[in-house]
Amino acid sequence: MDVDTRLLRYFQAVAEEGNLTKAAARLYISQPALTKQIRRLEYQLGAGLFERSKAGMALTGPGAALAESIGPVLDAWGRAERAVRAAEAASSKVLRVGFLASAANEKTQAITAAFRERRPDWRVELRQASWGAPIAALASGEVAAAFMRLPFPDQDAFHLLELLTEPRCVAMAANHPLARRDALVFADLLDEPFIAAPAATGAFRDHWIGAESRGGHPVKVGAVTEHPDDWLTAIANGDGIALAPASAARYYARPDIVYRDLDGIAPSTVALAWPKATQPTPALADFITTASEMADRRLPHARRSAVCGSEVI
Amino acid sequence: MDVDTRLLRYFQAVAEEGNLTKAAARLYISQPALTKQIRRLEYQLGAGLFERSKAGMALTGPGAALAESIGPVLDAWGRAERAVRAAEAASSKVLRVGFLASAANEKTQAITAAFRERRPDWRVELRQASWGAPIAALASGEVAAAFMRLPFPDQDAFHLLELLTEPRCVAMAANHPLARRDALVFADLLDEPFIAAPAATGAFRDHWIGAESRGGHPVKVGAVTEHPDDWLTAIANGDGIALAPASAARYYARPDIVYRDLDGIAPSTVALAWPKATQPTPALADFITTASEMADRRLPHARRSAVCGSEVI
DNA sequence: CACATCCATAACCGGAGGTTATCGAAACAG
DNA sequence: CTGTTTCGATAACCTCCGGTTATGGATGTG
Repeated sequence: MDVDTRLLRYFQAVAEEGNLTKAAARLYISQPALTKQIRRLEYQLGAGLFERSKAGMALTGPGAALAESIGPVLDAWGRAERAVRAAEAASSKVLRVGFLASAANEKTQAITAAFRERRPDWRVELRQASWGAPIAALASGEVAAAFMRLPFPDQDAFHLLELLTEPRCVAMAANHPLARRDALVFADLLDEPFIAAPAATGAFRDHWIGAESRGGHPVKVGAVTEHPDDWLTAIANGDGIALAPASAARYYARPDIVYRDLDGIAPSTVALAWPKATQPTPALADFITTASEMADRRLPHARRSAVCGSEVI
Repeated sequence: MDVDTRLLRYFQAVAEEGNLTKAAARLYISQPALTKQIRRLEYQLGAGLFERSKAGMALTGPGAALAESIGPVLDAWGRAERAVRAAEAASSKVLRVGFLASAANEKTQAITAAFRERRPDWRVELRQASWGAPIAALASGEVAAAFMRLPFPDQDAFHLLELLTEPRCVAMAANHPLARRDALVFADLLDEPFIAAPAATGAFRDHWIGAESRGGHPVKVGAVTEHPDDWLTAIANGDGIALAPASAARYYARPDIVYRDLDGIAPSTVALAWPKATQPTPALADFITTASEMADRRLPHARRSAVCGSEVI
């Protein structure tokens, strides 16, 4: 019998959530669609996979058997996909590098330039992505490596090379009351609504709402955004404020948004990430070496107070 | 990215055949459909998988990478499918046993009866299949075991328990000229057209056109059939003659078909087959034990001349 | 030069996979 | 006891995917 890996992912989601509705939400499809797919899978396999009840969906014997053996299938396909993409990149001499919207900056420039010098016959392709996407692109081998802000979900599955660390500041609408002050401490922001990343991004989202510095103080979420564009718009719109790396003040300067120095919050680190699952290709290895030569050895604390204020723009 | 295992099988077929048209034929789909699918796969993976030429399709670098890593994916899914089917069978206490059309007979009866006695709470489900299908059903775990005639394709992937061996005779239309003779030798049939199994059944097909006793003499194929019904119809219709196990004279007796003893051809063996890939379940193990207790120890050569003639019916 | 072979393209059709809207049954809060 | 919420199932609908047949264009081959 044939299956689509999509169907397997669907099943896995339902098995893990124990609940059709939640699983459907996680998969970004409607609940009826998922109902139909799961029933079809059951029909095709000739086995009841779930015990339906008001409480949700519980695995049956055959269901548990499938849940156990599904991992290897998806893993095998993941490896196959990465192998193809790596072979393709090698034969066309392209190194594809993803970057999380806000993680690219002067370092990226410098690294790619140095790599070009080392491998003149190769091309570097930079691919921007939304907050959540780079991990997917990394996992599927669509990009060989990615510039990421730490932490990010499923981080343990990747090798990390830390490149730079910079303080975080706060971004807000130009007409925000707090904008009148030159420097703030994080405690000032505890009750402000924040512009957040989607819940699916887990630790990444938490980091950028300052969860680790709130001491349990709940966060008000003013809006959820996927891309830098929406993010900037939401801030300018006054939907809420947001933490941002200091360099954002330069890279995302807008008249209706101001950036203010912030104390009482940990800095942000940019790292180059690449999958542990497969051996790096020679070209990627070169890129990593190049990157490690350009990495900061120590945090640039000295520049701290100068980078973030609006006067820098 | 998601794929259907069907697409992977398609790719595999093309890679092995090196030729779209042949691969399409082997997959029982039209050539344009296959063209479309392969192109789609290439598009989705963002890589050229084949080098097209007049001579056919040759694998590129990425194509070779995919070809290598596809096996594990299909294997993993095969294991998953078998695991589910086995769990389902266990929880509903059903032992599903396939049988190649002509391989069922008194032995089958006796074995299932004895098994029922050993496991009264279990049910045995017998599933008849066309010449080629039982292997597929076995491989996918749709049936836990199958009664087969040896040889059959991919036989090495299965454990075999030989149950009985019986001479082969010849079946032909009642009005066939050779039907007037009581006993024949295979050499008499060399120029007769034969009713054959599909080419895909490989060694099985060869065995039943007597390839091993022809000494290179080419075979005329009068018709190709999938099921016993078509087979009988084709014989009665005079499209050709066919080799048949002696017991066919009893199990497939019809007024318009006669069976004649045949010399100069090897006998046929019925065996119980089950996959090597997975550990037999306890119930299957019991079934195998039961079967081995009922297996013939020696060929029943003594009965040879009595079983085949039409007078037995 | 005619022909066979092999892949690509075009036009068409049914069904699979998704959507929104709605329902019925249980669990739960007041 | 009742109103509300939270499950999954069902219905009606639309789009596009995966197949079909028919045909074309390029390249070897007798």
